[in-house]
Amino acid sequence: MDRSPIHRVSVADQVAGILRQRVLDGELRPGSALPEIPLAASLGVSRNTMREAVRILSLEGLLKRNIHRGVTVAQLSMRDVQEIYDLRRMIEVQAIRGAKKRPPELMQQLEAAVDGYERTVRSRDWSQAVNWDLQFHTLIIHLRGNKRLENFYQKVIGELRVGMVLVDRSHNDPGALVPVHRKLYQLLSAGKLKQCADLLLQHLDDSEARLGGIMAGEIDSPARGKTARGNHKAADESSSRAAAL
Amino acid sequence: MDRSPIHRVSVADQVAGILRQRVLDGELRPGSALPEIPLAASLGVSRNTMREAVRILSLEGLLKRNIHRGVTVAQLSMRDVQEIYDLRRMIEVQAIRGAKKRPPELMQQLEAAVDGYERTVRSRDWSQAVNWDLQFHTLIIHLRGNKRLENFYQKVIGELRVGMVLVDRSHNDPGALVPVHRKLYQLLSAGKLKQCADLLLQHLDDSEARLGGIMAGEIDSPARGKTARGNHKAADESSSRAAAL
DNA sequence: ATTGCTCAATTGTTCAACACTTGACAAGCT
DNA sequence: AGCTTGTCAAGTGTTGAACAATTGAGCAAT
Repeated sequence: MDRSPIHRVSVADQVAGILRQRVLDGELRPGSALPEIPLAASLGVSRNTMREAVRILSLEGLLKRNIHRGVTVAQLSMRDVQEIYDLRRMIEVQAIRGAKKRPPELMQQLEAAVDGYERTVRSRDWSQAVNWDLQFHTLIIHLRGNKRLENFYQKVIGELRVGMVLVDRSHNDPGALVPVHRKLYQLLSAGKLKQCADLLLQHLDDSEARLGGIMAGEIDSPARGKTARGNHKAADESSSRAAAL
Repeated sequence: MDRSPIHRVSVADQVAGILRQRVLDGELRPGSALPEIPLAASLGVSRNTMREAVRILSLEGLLKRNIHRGVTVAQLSMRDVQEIYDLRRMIEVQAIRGAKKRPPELMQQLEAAVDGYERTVRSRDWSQAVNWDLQFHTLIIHLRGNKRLENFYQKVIGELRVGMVLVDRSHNDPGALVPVHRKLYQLLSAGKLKQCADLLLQHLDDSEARLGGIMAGEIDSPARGKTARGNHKAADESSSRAAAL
């Protein structure tokens, strides 16, 4: 089934990867339960293997484990969002400020991320646009060249993404952020680190404020014109996962 | 020392805690193997539970998992040390710089950490001195009030500690660092954040340089022969675990 | 010396069983 | 009714045993 170079990956890790994808894609909504027996059966693995996979994701912060009560997809509180943006400000801004060396290859990827972001926004592919958005910010972290920091950042971004699955794209305007990204790239490329860091800080504050507002309003009000509020089973359409982070 | 209201902790977590303690205490040396069957037997738990515990620690970075080859205690390279100190600089200095609010209770604990450090150094209890040292730095992180950051920092410090188990106390002079800690506390307490941050930066550079030197010199230690396994000579000379980090 | 093989040891994975919690529902009480 | 108590099903926590897959090392053959 798997055509990797060498299969040297344990099944548990693969299962964790599948679940991670589902959670990040919003297929599994925050708060929804993951019963291990049916899940294991549906993926064709044993219960122990599923438990290992769940353990991985819960340590990553994507799932929350309640002893004897099962696991659920993590749910972010407003406080969590604040914490995460506090971290993003600290990590990203520091990465910019310390970017005395800017490897050409990395800068190329950054530009590609900006282009990709603009392209997908234009074609209204919001889901992919979010990916490019996050890719841009992730590449900024790479400037520091610290693998542990990159892992941590990925984890934090993952948490943020899980919590934001419920955001409806009609609430915000990802397109407005394209110029910001491009400006960030230009400033960085020109070595104007201070200005770049300042703009980034502002950008993050802006994002946090917007998301905070959305969360406060979205608490339990589909007040907007939800076409048909009828049976919303799981894993519905992709209309509800595109916020600019 | 953690007597929670109710013991509601899974066995796997407890086992992970025991192993973590052993690794951090240097009872299990970097590079040493942890065969799961004997380990599980020695702690009186099943193999599956032991696997869960090992999974936890390997995700924390304390153990390294080689597929089909077992797990070993993580071993730090020089590059790893550089990464870790890069992170410490970034995290600790930022915590100081942003410490506009300094809760009295926290400052009290910081002072206690300095005092404890001095006291244990005086009584040549090097192992405990390292604990106070790390406690001091950990409390600095608390200034930021970000739980995710605290967890990450703990993890990083844990890694550092594992790698430094082999350092012999004769190589350095923990006592010399007492005044530095006290000065840091005083500057912080007086709100002289900039000076405090600068001193901290210098302190960390100093620590890294010293540890780097030790590692470089310690590399060609008498390479012991093959694996005389089945016999864990645990908890041997405690003289080899006291470096000021 | 190199190659190929066997073989023991260890890990990866599965399965089945049991103990323990939890939540819900029904029975019994004031 | 309102409340407690008992029972029960469902799900998780843990165990123990089994088998498959992989590795490393010793040994035979070239």
